[in-house]
Amino acid sequence: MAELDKTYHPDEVEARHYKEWEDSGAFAAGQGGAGASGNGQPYTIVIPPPNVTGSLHMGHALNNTLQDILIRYRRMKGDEALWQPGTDHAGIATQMVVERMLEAEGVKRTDLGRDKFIDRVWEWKAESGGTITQQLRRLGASCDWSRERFTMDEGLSKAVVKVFVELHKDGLIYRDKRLVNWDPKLHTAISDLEVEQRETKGKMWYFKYPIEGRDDEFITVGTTRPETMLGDTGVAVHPEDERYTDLVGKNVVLPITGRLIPIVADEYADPEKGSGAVKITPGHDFNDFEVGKRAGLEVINVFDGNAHLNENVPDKYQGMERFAARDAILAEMEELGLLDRVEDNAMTVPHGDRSGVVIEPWLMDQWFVDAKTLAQPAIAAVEEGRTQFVPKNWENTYFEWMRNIQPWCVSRQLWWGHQIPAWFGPDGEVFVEETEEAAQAAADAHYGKSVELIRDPDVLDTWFSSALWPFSTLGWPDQTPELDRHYPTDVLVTGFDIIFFWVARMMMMGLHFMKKEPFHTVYIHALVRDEKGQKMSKSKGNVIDPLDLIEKYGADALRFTLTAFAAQGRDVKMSESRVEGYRNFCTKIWNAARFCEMNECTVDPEFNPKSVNSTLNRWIIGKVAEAEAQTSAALAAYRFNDAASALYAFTWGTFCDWYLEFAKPVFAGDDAAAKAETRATAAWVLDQIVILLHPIIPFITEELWETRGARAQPLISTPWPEYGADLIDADANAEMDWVVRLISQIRAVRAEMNVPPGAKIPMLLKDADDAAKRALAVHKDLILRLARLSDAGMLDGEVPKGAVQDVLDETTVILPIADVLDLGAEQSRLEKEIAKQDAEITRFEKKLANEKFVANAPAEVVEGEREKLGEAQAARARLEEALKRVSAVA
RNA sequence: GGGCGCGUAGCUCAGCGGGAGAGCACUACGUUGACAUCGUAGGGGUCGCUGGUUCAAUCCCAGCCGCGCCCA
Repeated sequence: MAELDKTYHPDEVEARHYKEWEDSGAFAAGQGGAGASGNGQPYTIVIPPPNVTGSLHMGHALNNTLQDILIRYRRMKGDEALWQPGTDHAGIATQMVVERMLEAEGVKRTDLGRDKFIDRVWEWKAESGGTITQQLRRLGASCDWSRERFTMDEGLSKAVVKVFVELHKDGLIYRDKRLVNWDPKLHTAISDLEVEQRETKGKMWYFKYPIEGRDDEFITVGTTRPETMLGDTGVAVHPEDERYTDLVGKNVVLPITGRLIPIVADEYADPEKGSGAVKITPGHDFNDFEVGKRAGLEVINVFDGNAHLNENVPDKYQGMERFAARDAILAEMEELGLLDRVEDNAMTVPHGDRSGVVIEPWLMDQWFVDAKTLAQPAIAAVEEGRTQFVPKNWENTYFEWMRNIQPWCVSRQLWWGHQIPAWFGPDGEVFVEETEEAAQAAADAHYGKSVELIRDPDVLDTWFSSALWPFSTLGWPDQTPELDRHYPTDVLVTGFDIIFFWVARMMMMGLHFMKKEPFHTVYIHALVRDEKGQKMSKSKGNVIDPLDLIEKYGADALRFTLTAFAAQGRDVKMSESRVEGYRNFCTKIWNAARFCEMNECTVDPEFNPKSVNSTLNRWIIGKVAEAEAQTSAALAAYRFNDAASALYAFTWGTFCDWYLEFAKPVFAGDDAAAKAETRATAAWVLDQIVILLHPIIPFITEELWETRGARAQPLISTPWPEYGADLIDADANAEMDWVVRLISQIRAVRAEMNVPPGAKIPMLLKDADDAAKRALAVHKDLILRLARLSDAGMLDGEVPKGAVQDVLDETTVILPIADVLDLGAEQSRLEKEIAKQDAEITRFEKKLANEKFVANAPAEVVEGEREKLGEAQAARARLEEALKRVSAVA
């Protein structure tokens, strides 16, 4: 046993213990932990897989700390705890990273070709893809790394292909020509969820479109996107808008192009807005597309993949970039005298969440998942409570989105990802099969001869594969023992921003393929913001790096801070001063352990908490049981902050501040039996503190566990204690509570009356009842020391003149310090206390005088008020007597 | 526009029908050998505003004011 340093140094300790845990197999489900016997119930959490390109940010730190607390707790409880880790392949992000690397070498992706490019991505992954999993280790995450998965793994890829083919055969995946969100920078379609609507101050331009056959007559249309006018195929007005009734059915001559396009009636046109007439560009606007469909308008595509104008526009505009085209068209319209006016206009503009460029709605063939059908059982699962959100109000968000769900565009025009298992015949017929051979066979059968097939070059949305995560990571489509044992999983821990991306899609896929919800609970935690409540972002420069905090204060301090902040339904405002505060908490525990070490409080494996004799020791043992009950109740309810504060209050406020102080006079005394029992008890309690805190702060607790005694197993694998309610001793609680209150009161009075801290003064109790007499007798040493008294006893006879007096329950506490007492000050102090009691008495009396209160309130509440009134009156009477005695002298 | 949430001590936040709490900060005192990354004591709050329900409202309901987020 090495002697403990004066302060705790996290850096070396953390690295050492993490390595020991991981190397020993302590994280492995069914092998490590108290559940190693194999008798435990399975308890399973799948990690929300971070991007393989990612690095640990505060959100990850919170998310994974909470998961780790649950897993470590359940592991100690004896469950077969599996925390399934891994990363996702982050299609767009990863492709961008590798393209940037190539760019530095002066190479383009297309120069390399698809296969070589993908090789380079794998090379990159091998070198740099482990960043975040290493960082999770720094945090202390006890994931079963032996089971780490990656969405592009062979097994998971097999699952993806199978899911795609099956959904296609069921008609739940289909190819369709629809408007999609096109990212003109990344050259791929993206899903609705990957589009960010950004508030922008834009303009509304009003164009005058000449009416066919009517000289000098125009209809004025508003537009925020003049560059799309070359693709206009209609003008819409509201059917009940009388201003335009006679124009419906007529044509306008579209300026610049000279195309004739109809004026149609459609409720989409808002008579209140602008001129009430809108231009319709079905090829480049989601709403216009619907209008065009209703009115049978032509769809003209005027952009290419770069959002430059294409061959469908007049020559001089061809090849022009969209915003340059906007300026050019505005200039020409003005020249033509057809620009009516311009207004400022607040609007939301869709941007790609990865590229940051304006998204272009673009008509094209893509693969879609029939999300609406898949959503139905997923909605029912939550409605019927088979999966529950914590906090519950997030269910509304889930329902809202699921009930209005749109077809999910899953194809991406990228190279990095799961290539879609679809092959096209010469006439465009598509064959969707798990292998090329199967597709070829199907095609040959279809055509009656062997034809050449071309595979769809597109890949699937990354979220398509992560939707399968709760079962694909366990081996599906193979029927593995793990799948059998760990699916459905228990809880998904995630942030609300990911409800749509993850939770919803995992619910849909899990229910469809496994016929069971992937988890019974979805715990939604808060977002981590900076101390001003701003969302952390690189552009704002307010990002706090969790690894910096770990370096500076230790992983435990960061974890405890995040846990203490993780109240349900509120965001986490991260502040370094709080981390510092909880680092101090770690130091406090450390020093408590040093104190125990110095006083030979050695761990006794035979110690039985039920067999202790002294009130002091029975009291603290009961307090341990109370702390455990609070902690377990809090964790069962996912009230992480309650668990943290219960343990903080017990460790610092009860064990360190009181019990160890009480132990000092025992250790200094000469009662050998009491000394031995208190030593053993202190060691036992410290052990319990270390055990109970381990899920939240694993490193320092493991270190204290191992350095303080020879152990059967490391703390991570030590069973969580079950104390039994009989350890809580009401009599011991009452007695020690009295001692604590007596000492606190004496300290307060001393401070108020300016008794020098170093001065030892005598104390006498007047009118003490039997319990008080006994408590004073038993705990005299403790009281003398902590209240800094020279002596303590019972008063027979008269109260000495010039004494400070105070009231504790039935008893009057007397401090005879005539020589230093300022009688005037004592008088006014007592008067203040009497006034305080008077206020209380008035309140209780008023309440009890209210007949309706007495009649309607529960009996125990009324009785409680009566008792409180009695106590206040008794205290007041004693204070009054005390005041009289002082006044008689003064 | 629809939805969710928040306004409690200087700051960050718990509590959420029956005597206003914690941490930090602040003030005073303190080298009582675990700890100054500490100890003891203390000051500080019409619990956003206005109504309502109730014997009783910081807590429930309605409206208003301010702030945040999500979705259109």
